[in-house]
Amino acid sequence: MLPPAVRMRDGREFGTTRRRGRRAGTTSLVVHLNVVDVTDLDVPSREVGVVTGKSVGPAVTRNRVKRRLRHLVADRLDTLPMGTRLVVRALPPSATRSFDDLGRDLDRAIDKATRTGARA
RNA sequence: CGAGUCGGUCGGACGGUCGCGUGAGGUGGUCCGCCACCUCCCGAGGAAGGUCCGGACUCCGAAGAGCAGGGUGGUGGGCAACGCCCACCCACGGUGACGUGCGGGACAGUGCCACAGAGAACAGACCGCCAGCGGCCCUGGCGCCCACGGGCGGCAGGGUGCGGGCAAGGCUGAAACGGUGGUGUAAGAGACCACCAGCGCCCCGGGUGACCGGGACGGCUAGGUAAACCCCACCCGGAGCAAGACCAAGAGGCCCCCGUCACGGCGGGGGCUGCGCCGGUGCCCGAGGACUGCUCGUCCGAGCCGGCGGGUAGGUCGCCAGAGCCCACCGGCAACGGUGGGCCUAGACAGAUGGCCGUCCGGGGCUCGCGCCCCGACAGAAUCCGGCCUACAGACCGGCUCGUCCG
RNA sequence: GCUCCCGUAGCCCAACCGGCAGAGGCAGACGGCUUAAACCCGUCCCAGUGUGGGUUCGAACCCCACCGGGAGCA
Repeated sequence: MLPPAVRMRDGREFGTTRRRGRRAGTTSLVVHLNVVDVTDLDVPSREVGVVTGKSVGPAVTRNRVKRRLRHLVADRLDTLPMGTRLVVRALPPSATRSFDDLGRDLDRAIDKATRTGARA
């Protein structure tokens, strides 16, 4: 699971990341990636949040998807630069995706968001 | 053995590895609020679900009275309480075990009962049945008269008319004011009689009671609907953990204390309250408000109403040991209660309880087989309990009933 | 946590207090008008009232339980 320090727990942080961040997605999920200037922060940090809406399914399904996504993001934390603000939003097809498929989707989405961000 | 019925239990197991949450202990750091790391304990359900009831708890005024409103509805018991549970009664269904039932009251009153039908709620009279009366018509036979064409009289039958008697039979309908047989009569009718069904009332016996069994008498018959209004009995104050309590901050307002002063103020401290602007209205003749709809009664009372704008991520507690769970014995048909012993069992707040792998278990598919592959029901705590209802792969245990065969 | 509303034809929506099992419009099909079409006119087609059960002689309507959709309050 995600260690407590990198959990995004502030509603406003979710809002700014989803508004300002680079967006990229697959059929099963969408990521919003925003890298803030490290010098603006008291302590260099990364924050990650996961959003699983009601369209994904009932509570059991939502929880399973959310837990899988948090595990997947935790494994990739080291590849993200300091100052990263990442929101992963699950879409309905994620309910039937396997763990490995979700991992590939996440990699592709993060990769796309990073490349468009670098170009801009 | 087959078919069925009722009740109960479980609802994947074990291990490895990487993680997360609460708590305990330890080490280190610290701005003393806490943070990081290590070890250990514990970490979703029988429905956690729907939110249909009942409570605990908290605040609202101490939790008032009457009305209104809502709920429940056989009897007795259980329970903190209930619309829940148990036992029994009654009705219906089933060969049976058993199941189902909002199961009080229709002589307190009101409403409704379409269509059809003669008639639908103090019954009614269409067809029909019956005798009587009056005239006319038709038919039959009898008597008399005759000019032989017929005419008159009275009788019987039929038709028609009038005022009556009757309600058996017919038809309609979900339902038509008892059923069958007989006596009786002009025809008939509970008008009367026997039996049956049903109603009321009384007596005896049984039961705490709903009610059951038996007997006597009466009047001869009473429609249905209250999940229509209603009546009766009993119960219900409202809101809900975003309840609510404490701590910190808070522009402005009010009050108190101290200092100073040119007596207008200014500065500091403390307490209560809690955003600003505009308009209307009220302030000893009282606006408005509380007791949650109304009235009474009681109380508060200097603000109240409308519009516009602004603000709305603080922390801690509440927050988990409880009408708790398990075992034994005793009482009780049972629900349940009592006594003794043992156990500690989630408390998050962008919200932990997980990801991956292996072995086994169960199910399915392929295969002669070894084996291989796939799948693991319904579903995720949010203040906490007791129920109800709904969803659910499969496995296990027990009671009972019916049928067949064997002994 | 709590409160309320809705569900009728492919779509929008009636049915008054329970009474022939259901009105109308759009859409669709056919015919007429037209050179052809639109408009217009006529005819037809389309429902068993979200699901299951109950009360009643009789239910879209009343009662109960579910299913689905929506709104509001703290």
